[in-house]
Amino acid sequence: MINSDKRLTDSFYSRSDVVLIARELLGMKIFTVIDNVVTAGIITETEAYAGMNDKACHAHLGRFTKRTATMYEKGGTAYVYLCYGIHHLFNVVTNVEGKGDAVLIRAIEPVEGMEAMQERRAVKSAAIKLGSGPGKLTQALGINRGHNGTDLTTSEEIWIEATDKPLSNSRIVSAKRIGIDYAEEDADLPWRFYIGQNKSVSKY
DNA sequence: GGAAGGATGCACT
DNA sequence: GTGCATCCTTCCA
Repeated sequence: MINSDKRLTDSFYSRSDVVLIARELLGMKIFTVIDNVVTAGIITETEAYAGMNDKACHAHLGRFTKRTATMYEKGGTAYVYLCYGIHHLFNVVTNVEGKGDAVLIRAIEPVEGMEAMQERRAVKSAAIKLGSGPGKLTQALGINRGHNGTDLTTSEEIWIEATDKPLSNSRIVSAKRIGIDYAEEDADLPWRFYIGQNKSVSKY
């Protein structure tokens, strides 16, 4: 296992406050090892989805389908799903089994394996921002639907490490979530968090 | 077997 | 800043 002493464990993911976890994930490093290539990025933007009490959440009102089943796993499980038939979105399940809470990773700042990321992105225009968007970061990191259900506390392919340099609260900005207008009043909850003045956040 | 939807990204003006 | 293509998965009949 790589750098296991810094890897986040059950005691981090299993807490009940998904909003707090979303906030704390900012500044931490997400690692992937895909095809023996190590890539890593600092998490710069997250959103909290609070299970069944949250209209924006796939699991709200206890909706349980094949697609959302992973959200009900225990904290620390990866929930990867396909949006618009094209984009993979990467979530971290939080809380205990059966709750349906999750944190969406919306953006990262690449720190390792830049070449590999660039290759994977292979976008025609000058896409310097490799991870500034939920669909982009999964592609850059090589995450795909096959990683759905991965246990981030034990996997050798994907995991998250605590950061050396904790962020000061003043750099953390909270805002409304994105792209969930259908969620009515819950769309206004300030459950999106990002690192202020960081260029690797999504376009907003 | 068919229809609908979907937590976006990109190209273009 | 704005408009729209997009296409696979999921759900239901």
